[in-house]
Amino acid sequence: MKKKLAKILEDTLDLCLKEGYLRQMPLPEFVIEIPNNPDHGNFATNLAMTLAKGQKNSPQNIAEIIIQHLVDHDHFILKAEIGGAGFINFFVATEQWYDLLSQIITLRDDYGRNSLGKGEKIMVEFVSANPTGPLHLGHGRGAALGDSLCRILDFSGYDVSREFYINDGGQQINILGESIYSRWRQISDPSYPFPEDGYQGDYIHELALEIAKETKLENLDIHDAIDLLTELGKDKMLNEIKKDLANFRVNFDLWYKESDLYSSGKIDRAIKLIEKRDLLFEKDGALWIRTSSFGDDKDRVIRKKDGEFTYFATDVSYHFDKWKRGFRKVINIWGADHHGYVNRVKAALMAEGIPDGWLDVLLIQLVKLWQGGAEVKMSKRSGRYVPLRELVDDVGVDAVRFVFLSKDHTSPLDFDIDLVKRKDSENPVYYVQYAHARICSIFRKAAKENIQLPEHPGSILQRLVLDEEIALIRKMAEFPSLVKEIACALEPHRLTYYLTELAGSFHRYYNRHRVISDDKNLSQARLFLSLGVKILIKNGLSLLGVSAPEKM
RNA sequence: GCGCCUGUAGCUCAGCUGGAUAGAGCAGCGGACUUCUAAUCCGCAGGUCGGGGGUUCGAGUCCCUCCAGGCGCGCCA
Repeated sequence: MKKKLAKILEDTLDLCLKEGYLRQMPLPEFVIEIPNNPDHGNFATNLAMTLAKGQKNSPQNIAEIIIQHLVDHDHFILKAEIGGAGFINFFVATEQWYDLLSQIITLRDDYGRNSLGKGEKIMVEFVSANPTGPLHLGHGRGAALGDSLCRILDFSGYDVSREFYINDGGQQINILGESIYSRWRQISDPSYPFPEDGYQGDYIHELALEIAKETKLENLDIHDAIDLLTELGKDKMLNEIKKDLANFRVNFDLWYKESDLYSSGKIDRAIKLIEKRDLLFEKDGALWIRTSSFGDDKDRVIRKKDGEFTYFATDVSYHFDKWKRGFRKVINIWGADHHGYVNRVKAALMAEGIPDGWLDVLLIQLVKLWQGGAEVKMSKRSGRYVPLRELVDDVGVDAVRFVFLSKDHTSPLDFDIDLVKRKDSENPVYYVQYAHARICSIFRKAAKENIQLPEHPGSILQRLVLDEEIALIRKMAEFPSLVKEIACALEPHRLTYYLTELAGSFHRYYNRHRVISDDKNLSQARLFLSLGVKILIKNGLSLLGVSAPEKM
């Protein structure tokens, strides 16, 4: 609908310039927005204000001229008024709202779908947790954000890939093996030493017990035992992670192993390319990449004195591989503690000749945990943290996802376990889901009373005359442009607020008016209205990966 | 010391990328179920948008500066 209005305004400007109602000037940018205050119409534009300077005339006079010459062949606009500061407020003809509701009912699950992405290949890499321990809440926040983003990008016409990068090499993995080994030895000898930087969590002990049951460790010498435990532990941890994510409704298209980068020679290839571009140098026996030429604070080591590649080297070649695979855009979701790393990876990619802006890194801020009114300090070292699985088992996938997604990822999230564990109105997800369940209940009642709906609403909708009814349709009309904005800005949290508002409007309406009454046509009209809300809530929740229950 | 993020109602957070009188939920107080689901609704109260400058028709939003909190500044991964 915004588009229609934009067209009308453009045509009007053309006319005014051609006929000399306005002086010639470069056309300024203007916006069409949906005012908060219903008195200000369905749409408003700042057009007259932006023209004022160039026209050497007051916004009010210009607005007057525009309103008088509106090019509106379809009678889209019911009325146009001049607002306080020079805004032009438009009231849309009621028929337009009925048409929109009909459209929603025809399109169903596809209402709001758009072609912003034009089928471009885009990748979102997220979670990418080390297979050295179970997923915790921070991973959960990343999983919810990444997955929801993928759903929205897919809905917006992108060809989306979800990818999980497995850090299955390096020191941390060896420590995992050593930790398990030590716990296994401690079964028979409690005084056996535990590695200083070993993983403390109980799961290590459980892994040791499990593996000991399946495998004869006694026959192996210490090195072989640790090697074996490293392999088995890593695989088992990864399986746990996969299980947790599937349970959280997150499924990846590709699980990419760091170790494959070595075996496939991709690291060498990526480094050669940088060398060709003359951006490598040796110093102190190590190999460096000149990232400082591309906005990094300093140059970075890519191969250590001992001949081993750094983690940075594998990451650079991994991203180079993403580029080679033809993704037009890549989004990474990282914990905020990695922010120091962003610039150097971007710089290295530019050193590979990849354009600036190809990689977008979203940093998720910390999840702070509260329980019993006090902060629960988390640390990997002490093994004290709340596993994602525990929370999901307690309150369900829907509530956890919704809470994670209801805040902008740039702000730290305070997560009160007591609060979210309560399965009452405290939890905003129920508010939205309840609206959906309520509407389903209305339809059950309608079926019982044998009220049937024609396939297309047609003129029945003209029975919707209440302000609240039109306001509900207006709210539904916002959805498509909201989806686009979210896809551009990568901000799914806005959807949770939209859904809460929509549900709220419906709850209020429901409490004040009966959908089903003796008046058959009115009942049908209101059932169509409710159907529209139901479609919107279901579509919106599915973009968040949250279910829309028929009963609660 | 340098860099990134944050600071909005008692608490947790929105604020549509610069627009009109800054909004929700929770907590507090007072109301609404013989009705399609009360996990709901209605009303009251609650604010120097961290402080100070600047940019312009117009700033919670952009710039500068200061203050406070979080995170990061490895030839670790």
